[in-house]
Order: sequence, then C-alpha cells, then structure tokens
Amino acid sequence: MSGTTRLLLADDQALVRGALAALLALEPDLEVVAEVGRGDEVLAAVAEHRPDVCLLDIQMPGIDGIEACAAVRAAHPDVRVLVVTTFGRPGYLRRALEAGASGFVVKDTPATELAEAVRRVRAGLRVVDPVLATESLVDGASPLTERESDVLRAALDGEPVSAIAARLHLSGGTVRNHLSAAIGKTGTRTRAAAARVARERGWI
Amino acid sequence: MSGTTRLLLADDQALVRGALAALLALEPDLEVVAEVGRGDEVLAAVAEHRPDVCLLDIQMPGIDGIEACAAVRAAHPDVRVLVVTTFGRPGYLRRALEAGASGFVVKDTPATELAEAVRRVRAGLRVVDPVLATESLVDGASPLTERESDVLRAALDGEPVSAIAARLHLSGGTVRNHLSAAIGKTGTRTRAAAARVARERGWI
DNA sequence: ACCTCGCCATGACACCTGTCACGGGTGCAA
DNA sequence: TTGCACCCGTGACAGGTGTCATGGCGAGGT
Repeated sequence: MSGTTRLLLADDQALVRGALAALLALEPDLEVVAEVGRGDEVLAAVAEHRPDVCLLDIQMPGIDGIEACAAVRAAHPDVRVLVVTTFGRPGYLRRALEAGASGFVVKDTPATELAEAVRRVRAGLRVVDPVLATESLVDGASPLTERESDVLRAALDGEPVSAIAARLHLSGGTVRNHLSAAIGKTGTRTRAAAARVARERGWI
Repeated sequence: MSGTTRLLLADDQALVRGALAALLALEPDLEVVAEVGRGDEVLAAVAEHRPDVCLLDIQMPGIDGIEACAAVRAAHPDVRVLVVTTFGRPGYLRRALEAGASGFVVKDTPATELAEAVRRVRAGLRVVDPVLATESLVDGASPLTERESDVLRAALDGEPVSAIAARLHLSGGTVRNHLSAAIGKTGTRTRAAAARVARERGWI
C-alpha cells in the first residue's frame, strides 16, 4: 500500500504554500491533497482529505501550528505532523514535540531535503535538526512562570506598566514585580530586552 | 529573442528559494539561472549569469534586498528587479521603488500570480499590490530624520539609553532628545512602542 | 545676510522603572 | 502539618526615562 503519500500544507503565505506544493509535486511518491492558510482550518481539512502527513508552519492566523498539531494528533493519531517553520527557536522545537510533532525543520534547510524528511516522517521516524536539538537542550524549558509569561507578552508592544496592568487587571506594582523576575531570568536589564530574549528563545 | 526569461532568485531561506524555483520552473517561458541566499552575493551572480529579472527578498544577510536592488540597477540598468517580501510595509514599497524596483509583491499573494508578475516586469511594466500602494500613500514617507532613525534602530533591542549613546558615540541627553522626537512623530509614549511602530511602517 | 532645519549638547523637572523587603493568599506535595 | 512555589499586593528607594528650554554649530534656501 501507500503508493503515494498524501500531504496537507498549512502556511499563511500563499506564495510559499504554492511554491512548496510545486516543489513536492516533483516527487512521484508525494501528493499534495490539501492546502490551508489558517491554523484553525487545519483540523477540518485533515478530516476531509485524510492526509498521511501534515506540513504545518508555526505562525499562522487563527491558531498557531503548535496548537493545530496538538488538535490533529488528538483527533487523528495516525496522521503525522512535520513542523516547517521560519524561526529555529529552541522553545518552538520543544513545544512542537510536546504537541506530538514527528519532525521539525527550519525553512533554511536545503530544498532537496524536504521530501526526504517527509518520507522519514511517513515511515514513523523522527526528523529533527541536530544543531537545533542541542540548542534546545542547553537552553532547556522556559523558566518563566505562567504569569510572568503573560506579563512579558503584554509588554511586547512597549506599552507602559500602567497599560499592561489595566489590560491584565493587575496592580502596577505586581506587574513590575513580574517584569523584574522576568528580567532577572532572561539576564537582561529592561523589560523590552527581556521580552525580546524570551521571544527569541520561544518562551512566549 | 527572449524565448525564455532568465531569472535570479535571492532569498535567505533555502527551502523557500528552492520551492519558488520549482514553482517558476513549471512555466515554460521562465528559467531560473541563479539562486543566492545572501544580499551581497546578488551583484556578482547578476554579472555572471545575466538574468533578465531578479526576484529579491528584502530581509537577507549581508545587505538587504533594497540595497541589492539599487546596486543591481546601478551596474546593470537593463536588469529589472521584482521585490518579493514577507512584510507589506508601506515604507518598504516606497524604498524599493526609489531603489529602482519594477515590482513589489508580498508573499501572501496567490502563487498563480507570481509568474504573471514576472512577465509584466519583463515587459517593462510596473507591478505593485494595489492595496499596498494606497497604504503607502496615506502613510507617506518617513517623517524621521536620519539620526532619529539611527537612534530608534539602536533602541530596537531594548538596551538602556546609556548603551545606545555609547554605541552611537553620543551623549545620553542627545539620545533622549532624538527618542523624544521619534516618540512624538510616531504618536506613542515609550521608545519601545515608537521603535515597533516605526518598524511596522517600514521607517527603519 | 537672513532664516530654517537638522544635529549635538546641557540642565532641570516630573514621572516611570527596576529592585528589594515584606505580607497575605492559594494549591500541592512531602 | 509543614513546607514550597506561585500569585497578588504595598511601600520605599535609586536610577532611568520623557519632556522642555536653551544654546551652539553647519548646511542649505530666500
């Protein structure tokens, strides 16, 4: 069986999505059966088209690729997921694997390797960028508490503490305490730098 | 002549680059003759392979696509440039056109339109996303002075004023003056928000 | 020559931030 | 029960930040 492997593509950039489809269509054993541009369309498309492997981008409107991966794995355990993303942030890799992804490749890997990665995932193997795996180990999981993450996320757009506090229904002092803790854990000196570092590490 | 249009692809993400090559290779009148992953490799590749049209991403290591476009146009006025970028920021469009680009498409346009855009550029026409063009008009050019842009760029990673001043060989007070002006021009209240807005607008 | 504009700088002021110490509350595991 | 970690809050303090007034310099345009 499995003369051809059925694929679903999810990427918010239509041009990239179509280009990946063209690339994968060159392989005689691969077939793109569905394309979606939003994370919250993935589950329905899987149910309708029954792919063998899903290629999911992380940053998408609706829900992100990580959540979409978890949803697909929960509803269709036989469907495997390969996360294909722009940013090789260690936290992304860890969270993707926790969500049940079988593989994780960044978009600056050579195009010739994508089809092989798909085949490996199809065969039940794991595909993980080796350099990213080591980075993930040294950086480890996020040391931020849930509330610290919330506050740091709210601080991403540079609003003053008062606005953050209002949006989260907290006291200004509490926000500053959480920010201070996050600043310490990221090894930075301002909340802006802490937010940037946490985002790069995939902690938020 | 011009049985086929010769193309150069420049994108830092190898997977996207290869996928675009596969997509364009489906068109019988188009031929990808060169691929590069860095902005500072574009000029040499143009000189060597003599493409008719260059597809340049903006964000690349080395020099960005805008500068690469200007360099190509200066050295090879007969080579046309189509900027293909992720972010449809109005400032990018304006700067790309100033640099001599013949076209500007964002990566979430349908894949089927890319080949047509390339043909239009090849024919000497301009290709510009219409909604982006209107946004560019309403937002206008950057109101920031050169120094304000420098300071705001240096403020992007959240360093304190003292670090910015040291990096730019300025006094702390001067940095704060420039930041204050930028905050006023962006309609924000903190330098972090000003930097974010300026980046979204393509002003920096 | 004059004026305007950008650039750099200083000083002063009100305000915001980052840090610390402290307390009270919850939930969870030893 | 006793810790322990997380959450929320207050108060206080040093230092950073945003704003303004003011001044000097040089490059353009009238």
